[in-house]
Amino acid sequence: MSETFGIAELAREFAVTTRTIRFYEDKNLLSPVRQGQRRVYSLRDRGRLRLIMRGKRLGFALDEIRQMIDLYDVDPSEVTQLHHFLDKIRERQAQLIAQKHDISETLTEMERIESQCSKLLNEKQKKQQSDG
Amino acid sequence: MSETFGIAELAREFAVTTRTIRFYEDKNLLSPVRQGQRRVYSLRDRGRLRLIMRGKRLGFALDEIRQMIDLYDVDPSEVTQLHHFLDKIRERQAQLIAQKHDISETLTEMERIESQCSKLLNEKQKKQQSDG
DNA sequence: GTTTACCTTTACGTTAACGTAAAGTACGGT
DNA sequence: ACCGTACTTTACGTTAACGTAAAGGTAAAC
Repeated sequence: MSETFGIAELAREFAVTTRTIRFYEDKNLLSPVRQGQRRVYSLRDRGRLRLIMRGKRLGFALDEIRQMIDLYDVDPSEVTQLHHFLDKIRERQAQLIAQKHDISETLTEMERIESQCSKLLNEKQKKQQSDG
Repeated sequence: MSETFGIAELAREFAVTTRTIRFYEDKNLLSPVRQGQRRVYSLRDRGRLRLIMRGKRLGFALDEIRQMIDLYDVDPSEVTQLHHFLDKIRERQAQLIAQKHDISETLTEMERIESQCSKLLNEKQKKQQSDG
């Protein structure tokens, strides 16, 4: 009796529309079971949707996201081109690490701006205090 | 005699088309000087383009990127709503930190896949060796 | 039995971020 | 005077990722 979900349920949980979830199915990112004509999502489907949303937050296209998710789902015992598979993984890893560096840079710069800015705010407040 | 750049020069350096650079000007992300009808880019313009590309790598929309770059260029002596400004910065920071977490998660999972995969590759090669 | 809630498919519409083609300008070299 | 190169504007085309509207099925609730 493993847990299942309706489409609206998932839509609420991940703050997207049902249209979006159906669209992902169209793009072969999800493949829920049917009960009659209705879609029924398993825990595994829900997990995939979580991965999709994470990929989107990182700025990947749905195409790339599918490729990444597929990396998770490959059965290694059936992987004929292990080398090629590993290359793909390492490519993704390199990209993610580069992205992390970009973020660190940006954060450093923003902290500089922030401290400079909050310093000014402090001075302003002190002045108001002495004026009051 | 501070250094300047032509549009094709920048296009080559950042691996984009001139169309793209003009498009960014349309969207008020760049505002180069003109010599006659030609665009001339300063070091500062080039720096902005670098920031734009970084923003794109992080998956931000041009709209958001402009907002972020504008944070860099605000003259703090003229900032009337310092609080609101600080809020915006901190919002961005939070978003970037969340993104960093997403990346770390993904990297962890990929390392698991990678090690599992390269283990299999090792076994395969050992077998080939003993068979040879 | 009909209203309500939740689901379905089909199909055209929209926005962002450019691509691409057309037609013209400016300038150094031969 | 002509060529090639690098630039310009104008404008229509394209792709991804959905939005939105139309028209309908199904099952529990009243």
